[in-house]
Amino acid sequence: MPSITLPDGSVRSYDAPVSAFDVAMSIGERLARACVGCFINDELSDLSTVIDADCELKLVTEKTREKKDDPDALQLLRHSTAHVMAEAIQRVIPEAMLVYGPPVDNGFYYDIAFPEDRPLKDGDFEAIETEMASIVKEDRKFTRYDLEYSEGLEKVKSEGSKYKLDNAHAAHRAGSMTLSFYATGEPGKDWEDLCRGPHVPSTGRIGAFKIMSLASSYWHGDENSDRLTRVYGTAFFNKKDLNAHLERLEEAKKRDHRVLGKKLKLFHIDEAVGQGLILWTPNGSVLRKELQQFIAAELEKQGYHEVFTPHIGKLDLYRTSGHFPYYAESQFPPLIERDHMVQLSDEGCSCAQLSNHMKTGEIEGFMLKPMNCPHHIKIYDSQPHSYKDLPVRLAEFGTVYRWEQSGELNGMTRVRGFTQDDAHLFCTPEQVGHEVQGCLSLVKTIFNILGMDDYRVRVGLRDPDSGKYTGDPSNWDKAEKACLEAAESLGVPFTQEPGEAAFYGPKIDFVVKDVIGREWQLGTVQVDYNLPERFDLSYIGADNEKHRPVMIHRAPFGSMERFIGVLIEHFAGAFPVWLAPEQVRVLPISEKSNEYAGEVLSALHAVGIRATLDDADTRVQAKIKQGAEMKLPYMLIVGPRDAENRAVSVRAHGIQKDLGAMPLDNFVSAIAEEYRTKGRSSVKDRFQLVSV
RNA sequence: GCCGCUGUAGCUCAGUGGUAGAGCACACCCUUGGUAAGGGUGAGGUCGUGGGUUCAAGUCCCACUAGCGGCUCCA
Repeated sequence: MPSITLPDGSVRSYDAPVSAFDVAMSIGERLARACVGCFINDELSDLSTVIDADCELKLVTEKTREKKDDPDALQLLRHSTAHVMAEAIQRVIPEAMLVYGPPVDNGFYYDIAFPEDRPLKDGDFEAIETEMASIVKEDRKFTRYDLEYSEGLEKVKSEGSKYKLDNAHAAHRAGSMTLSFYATGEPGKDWEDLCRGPHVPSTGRIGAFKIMSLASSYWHGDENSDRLTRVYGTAFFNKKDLNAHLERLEEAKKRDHRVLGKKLKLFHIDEAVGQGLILWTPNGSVLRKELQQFIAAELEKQGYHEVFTPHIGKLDLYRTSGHFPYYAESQFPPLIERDHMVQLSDEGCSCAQLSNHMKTGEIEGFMLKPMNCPHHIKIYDSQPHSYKDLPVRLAEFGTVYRWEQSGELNGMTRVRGFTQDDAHLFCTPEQVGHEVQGCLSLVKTIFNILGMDDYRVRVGLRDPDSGKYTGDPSNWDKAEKACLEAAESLGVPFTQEPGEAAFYGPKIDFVVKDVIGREWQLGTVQVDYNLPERFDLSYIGADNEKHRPVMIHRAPFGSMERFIGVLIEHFAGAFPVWLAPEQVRVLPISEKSNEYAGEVLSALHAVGIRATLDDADTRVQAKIKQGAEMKLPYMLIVGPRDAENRAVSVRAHGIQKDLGAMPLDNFVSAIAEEYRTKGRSSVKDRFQLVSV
């Protein structure tokens, strides 16, 4: 006789075991029909689950009471759709072996092993979707049944899929004494799958679905294991929601920094130059220069000294730092001295021998620098330091080169040559906490100015079970404590992630999402006890003894390339005035107004505004459209009326209507102010007050 | 690096074995205009590269190269 507690605290008692659906029916038929699943004691379950003991029950309906999408309901729906898709795929390609098909953000996927002679092609989508539609139309019930483990295992074995057998073993290892199966319809008659569930009540609940794309994956995520085909799809309760989702994807595509980079002429990647190597066009260069000037000014305030170092360094430098040969895979191959090269070639040295010689140090050469630290360390070490000098803060917009895997390259966000807004701080152990805090506040300042508040902070700590870390455990304790305290003082949520530390020290990373939901690490602050050791760095303490300084690596933007890539998407290409490559465009209505337009342009140039003149022989409507497409902050329409009043008619980005006319001098001073204050005052504000 | 998809004019794309196309951008002409595309004419292509099949290849096959979506990786 179960007593069931509902979310509102009310308790319902039943004489006999009841299903969650029965409970819903006893509350109301309409509710029951809207239900797709339930939580029984906080565990997401089938609506058909029979309840025979006291519990808390929360029903899951298609939409929440506020008519919003219910994430739990969508998860049930999508997992169920994954089953329907798998059945449809096996109808089309019967030899397809299913592996694993979970719901994910925005949809679901199913990893499937296809026979080599019959891979899945995107041309198959239509046929599969047709099969899916018919399964949905049949409105078959998802029917669960549980078998005792050994019995279930026999059943899975008899089906002959090593993948499903593996899933069964995994379930057992996780402590499950039974195996659950779901039939899409009637067990023994209809299609079924080993599955933990839960599912929506029946296939008819799937209102709208679409197979999105094919990708590949590895079994167990192991690149040496079987290659699987991952079929991505999505599903919603109705067509309208699906269409809205597809439209959102289209919108996101328009914000993609690779698309906008081309349209707004911000950067170019050229096959002839090389993969992952960014060519900054004039527009993009303006953007980058503004950011660099901004950050350089902030650094000066914080007592940093700017330095410049070359793009290459001797191999031996990186042997000392430990970066070579341990990270040889992710570096550009070394440059070997000419005479050496000739000699080796005459000796008939093989590539493997050459590589060994370089590792052992028998051959000297240079490396494109994969990071700036060794160079900065050598600057620190070029003279003796007193504890009174510390901290020493060396900053450089340093360009580094890393051999990223070709498949990982992505627009500006994953490249092979990039410029870090790098700095290295050398300080006493006591100063670590304070310095880390200074770094974090700098990052926060920058993010605030740019209005980037949608990021997360990750504190990477040691994995207590791993021995890969170097350095004194007591120093680690201190550094981790300092990082956590610093993160706390930031006043934004952060996560602690054991095992995410670098081998030489803990770190704090800033992670932001791009328009399609991928996360990118931007700024980073890392505490390092290792390199000072390796390079035998020291300072003289108050006790007149040598002491080991601690190093802090920090790059608040991460790299100019990745940061600007993310920034393009953040602003959707509509940059604030201080960053906009073209801040103002002057649009004369006809040739008759060209002369006055020229005056306006000169007035803007005189105060350092990046302004251009569109004196093309087209109508002003066309000029406005073009300017709007370039997402210009301001367009000034000037015609005879404006010339007469020495005014400009203002159009601001994001405001459909024109703002009307404003005296030229007022506009000039207002936009100069908007530029200078990085948007804290704007033409738009001023416009309300002063107009003609 | 691996799997799949894609590569045609500056850009976005159509063209599936038989003379290379459209829109936008560009040039010239007409138009001199008041808030998201005025009209006309023209120029622009070794169809990513290299091989192969074929009487004939942008189209089919192979290799390479680059981009995209994932996987793996990211000091």
